[in-house]
Order: sequence, then C-alpha cells, then structure tokens
Amino acid sequence: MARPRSFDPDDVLEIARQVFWQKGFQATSLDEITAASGVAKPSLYAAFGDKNALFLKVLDRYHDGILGWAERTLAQPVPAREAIRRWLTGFIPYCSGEKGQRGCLSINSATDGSLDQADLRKSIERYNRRLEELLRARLRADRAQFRKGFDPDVTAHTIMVVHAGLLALAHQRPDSKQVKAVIDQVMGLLA
Amino acid sequence: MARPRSFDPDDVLEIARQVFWQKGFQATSLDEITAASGVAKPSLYAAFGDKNALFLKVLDRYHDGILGWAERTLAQPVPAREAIRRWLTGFIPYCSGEKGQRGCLSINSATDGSLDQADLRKSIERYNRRLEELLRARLRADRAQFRKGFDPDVTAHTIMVVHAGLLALAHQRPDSKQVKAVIDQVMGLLA
DNA sequence: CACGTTCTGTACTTAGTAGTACATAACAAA
DNA sequence: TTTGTTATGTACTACTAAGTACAGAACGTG
Repeated sequence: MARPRSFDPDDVLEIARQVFWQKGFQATSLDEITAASGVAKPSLYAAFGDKNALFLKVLDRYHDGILGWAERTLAQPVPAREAIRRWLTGFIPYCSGEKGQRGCLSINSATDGSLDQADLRKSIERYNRRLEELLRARLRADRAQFRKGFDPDVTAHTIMVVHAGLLALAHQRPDSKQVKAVIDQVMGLLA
Repeated sequence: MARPRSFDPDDVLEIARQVFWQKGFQATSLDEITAASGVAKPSLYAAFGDKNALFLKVLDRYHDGILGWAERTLAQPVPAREAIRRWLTGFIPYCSGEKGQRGCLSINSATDGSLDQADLRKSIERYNRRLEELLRARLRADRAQFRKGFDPDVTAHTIMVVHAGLLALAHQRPDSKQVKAVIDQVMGLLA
C-alpha cells in the first residue's frame, strides 16, 4: 500500500558497524555511511533515527552477536575451565595482528569520553553485566572442580578485566603468540 | 626585546590535559581550551602548533608523569612482588569510583579510531613499551624470589594486560573493593 | 622617548557535517 | 487507471569548529 524499502536494514547496520568500528563514532560521518551503504541520508534517518540512535542500534547488534557466541561457547559440555579457555582463545584473532587494530567496538565506545549518552552507557553496562554473569554462572556451576576457597565471583570479574585488557591493547597489533601466552598464564588462576 | 608570554605553557598543558581527558580529543574544541585556560587561539597555535600537536604534547606529558611514578614505585627496596603490588594498588583511585569515570588518557586515545596519527601511535607504543620494560626488569632482577619456571617476560605482559583492563573498565566506575580483589587475585600469579 | 620584535585579542574565513524540505518515484488497493 | 501512502534523492540550511589576518599591546634596547 506504499512504496517498499529498497534496502535491508540489517545489511545497512552491518555496513555501518564496519565503518563505525574502523573510524570511531565521532570521526564517522553519515555521508560515509551513505557512501558505503548506498542509502541516502533521509532514508537512514527514517529507518534508524539520528546518528546516535543509529550507532546505538549498531552497538546493540554487536553486543548481541558477542553474547550469543559467548553463550554457545560457555554452554559446551566440557569443564568450566576448558569452556572459558576456549572462549578466551576465540578472541585471539580479534586481539592480535591486523584485525586487532580496530580493537573492540564496545570498549572503544566505552573509552570515548564524548559518548556520555545515557543510552550508550546503559547498553555497554548491560553487555558487560551479562557477559560477567555468563562467566560467573559457569564457574559457580562447576565449583566443585576447583580448589578449596576458589571464588567464582572475583574470578569472573578478573577474566572480564583480562578480556578488556587484551582488547584494549589489541590496537598495538600484538603477536598472537603473546596473546596466547597471557591467556595460558591467566588460566593458572582457574585451578 | 619583545613582548613576553603572558602564560606559563606548562599550566596550559595541564589545563588542556584535564579537558582532553574529560571529553576526549575529538569532542574537545580549541574554544573550550581557550575558555578553560584564558589563552586565545592564536597564542595556543603560536606556542604549541595545531590541535594535534597540542594533544601530542599533552599526551607525552601524561605519559612522562606515569612513567616517572612507576619508576619510583618499582625502584623501592622491597621484593619485586611487593613493589608491583604497590604499583598496581596505586592505580585503584584512578580505576574506581567517580575519578575512574574518565579512565586513562593513553588508553582512551589508543582506542580512538580517529587518532591514527603516526605521532600519537608512536607515543603510546613507546609508553607501553617502557612501562612493560620497567616491570620486566624488576621481575628479572628478583627472579630468584619466584618459583621454578617463572617467566618474567610473559608475566610482565600479563600485568600490562590487567592494568589496561582495569583502566578500560574504569569507565563503569566499579567499586574500589572489586578492583582490589582483582589485583589480589592476579598477584597470585607472582609466586 | 622612539623603535623593533614578539605576543595578544577580535574578528574573520573556510570546511565539514548533522539534519531536513520538497518534489518525485514506487508500490497496493480500489 | 486512479489514488493514497510511504520511500527516495537532490539540494539546501544551520551550525560548529579549525585555523588565520591584522591591528594593537607589551616588552627590551638604543
């Protein structure tokens, strides 16, 4: 009953993610997203709202993707220690070499002082909380497999810190061997 | 023989640091620095060059400050383990609560995709390299105090990762107790 | 006191970008 | 085919912010 959309919003969010991830929120102009996606500005505004709203949608999508993968990985029928090792190891390609350069979209956004929009903060906090909950739940479930006095809550947070640190330092393109060595050493805390 | 400067460049760098740290490089306009410092733009340009050059000077100053403090702390006549514990603990006020909100200027800059200026990258890399060298040297020097098979190089890097992670997550204003718990747990790797 | 030099402040230019007005195109239904 | 509705694309506005021209102020020196 009206003219249909000529683009798939999900495709555009995917393209926008790449551009935002590469250049950062501030430095990315809507014209660049228009150029990359082929969708003109008025259509972007009609579909996603203003630049902040668009970025929020991109970030939420990004978070959902990582959370989904974390859920799947941590649900594997292996000891908690092994599941977490696999989860951390899975980040190595994103923490090292060429691909690591861009770091993590969520952390990049969290450390961007200009983004003190309440919505964005909330999205990031929610993401971190849920990620940590996944880790904590897994560690608690397999509590018996660890030494006496093992604290799953603190350990979950420590893993979050290591995870964030690896992705923060990823911008220097460290060698994947070095990242792996750090993960191996930190796994020593899970015993 | 000519009109003298009416401001102390060091004071201005200090003020600029505060503004840049709070709002980020991109989101800070020179007008804001002018307003905060009372120094007009032409004077800023004459004294420091353009916005990038000013920020580079601010960042170098920031790096020097932290490196100086790290050198002093790590040179204390205590076991390496204790020196590093003190060093990490010293960051707690900057990793938690209200003050933690702004995070670390260096990490904030490193994760800002728009700052792919070669100069800035170099400054940050140099800073991280020197910091890690300080840790590595200290761990190597007291190598005998650790267990057999202890690897000072990997451990130094792991500490860098934890340090970066704490400062990356600082934007969420975690409780200082939580930060301390993570540090305590990570210190378990130094044995 | 006059002079040359360097700094300062106002006001401007210029460029880039977020957001939008409006005419038009594409569809579904009648 | 006509009509109502929603999307599209061009072209525009409004604004912000980096960088600068220029006139005048503040010094040391002769």
